[in-house]
Amino acid sequence: MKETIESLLDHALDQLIADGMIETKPGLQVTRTKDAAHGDFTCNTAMMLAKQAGRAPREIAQSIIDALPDDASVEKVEIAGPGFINFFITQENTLSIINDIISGGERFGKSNAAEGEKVQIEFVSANPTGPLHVGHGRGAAYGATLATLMRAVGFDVDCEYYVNDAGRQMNILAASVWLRYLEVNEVTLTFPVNGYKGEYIYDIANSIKAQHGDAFVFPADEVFKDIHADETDGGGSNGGDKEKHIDDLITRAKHLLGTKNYQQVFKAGLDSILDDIRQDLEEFGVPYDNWYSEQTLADRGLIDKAVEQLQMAGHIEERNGALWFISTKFGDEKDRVVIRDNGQATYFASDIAYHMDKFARGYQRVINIWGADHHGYVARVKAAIGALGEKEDKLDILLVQFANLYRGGERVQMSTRSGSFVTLRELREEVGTDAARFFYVMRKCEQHMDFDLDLAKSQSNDNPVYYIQYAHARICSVIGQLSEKQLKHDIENGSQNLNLLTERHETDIISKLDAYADIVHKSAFNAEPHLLVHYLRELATLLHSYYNAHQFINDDSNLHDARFNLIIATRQILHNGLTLLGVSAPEKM
RNA sequence: GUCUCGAUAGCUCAGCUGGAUAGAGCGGCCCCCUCCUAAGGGGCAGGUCGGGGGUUCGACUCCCUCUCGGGACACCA
Repeated sequence: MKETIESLLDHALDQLIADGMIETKPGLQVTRTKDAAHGDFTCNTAMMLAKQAGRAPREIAQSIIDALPDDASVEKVEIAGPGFINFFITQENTLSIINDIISGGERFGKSNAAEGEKVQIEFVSANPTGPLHVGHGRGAAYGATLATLMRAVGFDVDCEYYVNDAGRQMNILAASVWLRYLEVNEVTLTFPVNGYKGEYIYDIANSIKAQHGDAFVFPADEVFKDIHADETDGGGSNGGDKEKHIDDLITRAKHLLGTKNYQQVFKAGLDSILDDIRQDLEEFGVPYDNWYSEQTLADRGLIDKAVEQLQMAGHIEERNGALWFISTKFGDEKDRVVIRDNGQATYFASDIAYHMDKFARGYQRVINIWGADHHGYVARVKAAIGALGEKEDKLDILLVQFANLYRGGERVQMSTRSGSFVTLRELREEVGTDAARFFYVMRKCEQHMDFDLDLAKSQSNDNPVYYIQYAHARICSVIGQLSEKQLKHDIENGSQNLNLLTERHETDIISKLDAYADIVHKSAFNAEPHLLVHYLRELATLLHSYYNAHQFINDDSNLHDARFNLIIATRQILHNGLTLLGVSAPEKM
């Protein structure tokens, strides 16, 4: 309908140009009105033209209206306020949305607006050093919802998890597992400050013991001989360096265990945690198309290749024995090391290789969803993309702000290493997947979010997701009443009598239903799932209000059938919308 | 210090590329189940949209500036 009005206006403006009244057309802004007294759609073009035409806005508005072609769906057009042109749509045309929704079913609201553009969304990608915590949950929910929304408007979306299975953190994990394994085998030791301390490390250690017995056991004095002191050693401020301490332990582990056995421990840790993460995400309704291993980048020589490619393009310089990418040429604030003086590639180098490979795989658009703490990383990655000859705007980096957790009014501190955190799994088990998914996407992603655990965990009606689900269940219940009371609903007769839906509650719902497809489109293209959340909340409010004000089951069979058509359409939209959010639409509550 | 996100009702937040009297939820107060699920509905109270400039017919929205918060600024991963 909006398109129709835009095209009518476009014709009218062409006419005004032909008449010499104006010279250029401004961008058309046709919007849905907030107030029914202003009609169904409004346009501010006359006011925007006032200056160039040198005439009063209302006068221009009249000229535009005079030039508008006739259209059967437009009931009347009015000038209002300072010069708004308000369009009133015929009732027949407005009501057709109900039939459209019923016949469209689950497909209603979907489109092919994006024409199958190939997109990759990479999200979560947490280091596999421990279970996902509630902070990761936001990225997971947001990424999965965005993927679903984008698919709904015709993008060809792949979801990817980048597995950081190489590097120092993973070695720290391996060392942590090994040390816990020693403890499990009755070796007494002081666990390093910098090690991973979560309970799950013991689980992994125990499974290694079950499989390999004491094959990897060494006495404590052999393990800790000549190792740098840990931070807490020596007491007080005379402690050692916790970084050197853990690095020494890693070296010692590799030495004592030998490459093969060390790899076994390493792999046991990685596999166990990665399996856990996979399962966790799957249960959260967050499916991935691809799990991309960082290690394979090095194995396939892609890191060297990326550095080489930058070198050939003249973007690499050697300084103090290290290789630097001159990222300042591409808008970064300082240059970045890609190969350290010890010959090791930096994490950034593998990131460059990774992004190079993303484009090599044919994605027309790449979306990275990162935690806000990676903000400083955006400029350098974009610089690398530019240096490799790709268009920087093909890469969108969306920063998801942290969710601050509150429990009993107190801010909860999270740390993977100290082991004191709330896992995503715990959250899911306590509040349910529906509430968790919904909560996470309620706010736009760049907004800080206060996640009140007590509130989310409470099964009370404070949880907004129930409100929307309840609207859906209520409609289902009413429909269930039909068979219980031996009543019928004739859809065909209902659609003949939609003009009986004249109550304010009814017209409000109808115009809200009419806005659904727009909301889906906007949510997807702007990457703002919260728009859909708010929409569904508003629709549910209208439904509940309608329910309290009017009886759907009615003695007047024409009105009865028409009302059932309306609530069936409403149920369909609630169902479709909740599904896009990854939230269930229960028939009973 | 630089970059970045934010500041809207007591609290948590919407406000669509500037548009007509700024909206929800929670909390507070008052009403509504002999009636399709009260996990609901109706009403009242509550706002200098952080401060100050500017652009515009018109600013919560755009620009500048200041104040106050979150976060980021490694040859770490």
